[in-house]
Formats: sequence, C-alpha cells, structure tokens
Amino acid sequence: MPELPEVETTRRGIAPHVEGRQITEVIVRQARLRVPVPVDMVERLVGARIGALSRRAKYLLVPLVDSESGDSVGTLLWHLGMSGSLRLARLGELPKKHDHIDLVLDDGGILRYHDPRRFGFVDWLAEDSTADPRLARLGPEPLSDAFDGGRLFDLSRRRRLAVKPFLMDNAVVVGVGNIYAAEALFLAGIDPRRAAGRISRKRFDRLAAAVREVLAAAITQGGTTLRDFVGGTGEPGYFKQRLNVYGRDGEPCRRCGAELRLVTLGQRASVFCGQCQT
DNA sequence: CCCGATTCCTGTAGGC
DNA sequence: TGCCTACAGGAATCGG
Repeated sequence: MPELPEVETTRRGIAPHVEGRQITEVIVRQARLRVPVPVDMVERLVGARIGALSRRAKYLLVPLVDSESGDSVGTLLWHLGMSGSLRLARLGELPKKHDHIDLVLDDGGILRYHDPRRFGFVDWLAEDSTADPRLARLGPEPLSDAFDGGRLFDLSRRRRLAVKPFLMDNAVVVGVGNIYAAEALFLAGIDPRRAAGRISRKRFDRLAAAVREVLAAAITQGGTTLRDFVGGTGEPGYFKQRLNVYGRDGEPCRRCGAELRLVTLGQRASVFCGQCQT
C-alpha cells in the first residue's frame, strides 16, 4: 500500500511522461473519493500544462501552468490512500473497474487513477499550496536533515504513547506508515509497545537511522507491493521480499528464529520479535 | 494537551 | 460450497 516509498516510486515513474504535457481531456468516472473530486476540476485542468512533480509526505503534488502565459493556475494534491495507484495508459486503452480518473495528455498518453477502496483523493490547491492545513501541519521529511534522533527524543519526553504510533504521527515525521514503522523498529531493536518517553537518545538515533535505511531501500526496490500496488509504469515493487516483520506474525524471526508476535497498537496490527526487540 | 476510538471504502481471507 | 464477518489502513475528527 502506498506509503512514502510507493508515492516516490510513482512520482519518478510518471514524471518523465507527464511533465510539460498539456491536458486535453479529463474523465471522472467516480467523483466520490475520500474527498469528493472538486466539481470545477475538469474545467480548470483542460488546456493547462503539467509542471514539475513533487512529493510531500504521502502526497503527490502536480503543479499546473497556463499553456499560453506560463502562469501558475494551481496544484493538484493527490493522495493514493491505501489502494490507489497512478499509472500511464495509452489512448484507446479501455478503463478497468475502479479506474476513477483519466487525465488525457496531448501526446496520446493518459495518466490514469485506479483505487478500489477509494481511500485516496485528488484535491485542488490554489496558488499558495503551503498554506493548506493538510500540508502546513506536517513534520519533516524522513530523508531530510531535519529528521534525526534528537527530534524523536525531544518530542517524546513524558509521552506514554507506544513508540510505534508515535513514529506514525505525521507531526513527528511524515510518510512512515504501518509497514515501515514495523520494519524500522525491528532494525533498531526496539519493542513497538515501549512508551516513547522511555526511550533513550541513543536508541532514538538508531531508530532514525533505521527509518532512513528502510525507506531508502524500499525506494530502491520500487516500493512494496502486497496486493495490487504498481508504480507509474505499471510494474510492482519488490520490497516485500525484504520485509522482516510486517505480515509475518507466527513465522520465525530472520535474525534469531523466535516466533514473531502480533499485538495491536493504536488500532493497528503490529508484528515484532520478542527476542530481538526490547 | 494527550491519546484512544471511530469513520470512510471494498476485496479478500477465514470460519462455519 | 456459499454466506457472513472481520480485517486491511491514512488521517481527520471527536470525546474523555
């Protein structure tokens, strides 16, 4: 499911094919997504040109400029939810079930949004996208210098929340969902149930490094495909075979052989090794 | 402020 | 075999 590495994989996959292209037609087959598709999105997009794609947290940002003047006309804020994917199709390629939105481009390409569970959305941001509250409240990018063990330590003092939901809080650090939180905690040797406020600075340094390591490795592998995630050019991600704990409860720990345990933290399944993670 | 619970959605897995 | 239920989960929101 799309966490940061999957969104980044999508961005890299589609960017070369959509940047600089003009949108000639927009087809919305299902407007009832997590956030309803803005009613005026079609008229705003048709004729506009796509600028340089970027990513913030798990959001894909698609800037649009006026084809004539080059002036910014706004930005699409796209979230893939848990089952969404954006991929390239060719003109004439028939939509399948759950292909909710097509952006038809002037070279015959189609940017096609597919989302069976409709937890994703696309919304319209006017000129100054940083003012949007969904972006303004976000913590630092995990692969930036602003994220480190010191930040985790400072924000966690006197907090009794378990470290796993703490790490998944977007105000702490963005882009870390259930899969990569579990994997990073395994790599750092930290029990996901441990209260965030009772973890040392040294162990948070290890955790921050583990978050960076697992996200960078997942991006290299094209993300994690559990069921149906595909990158921008339609290929699955290959990080699943590198997973140490996520989805492996009852199976042996790859490090020590102990049976991996399953607990619920913050209403999320959390798998860990009771031997390796303390 | 902190944190747990609830909500949205649908395909799939598991139980009986 | 087929029906039913539980579960998957990001993030906004609510309530204690």
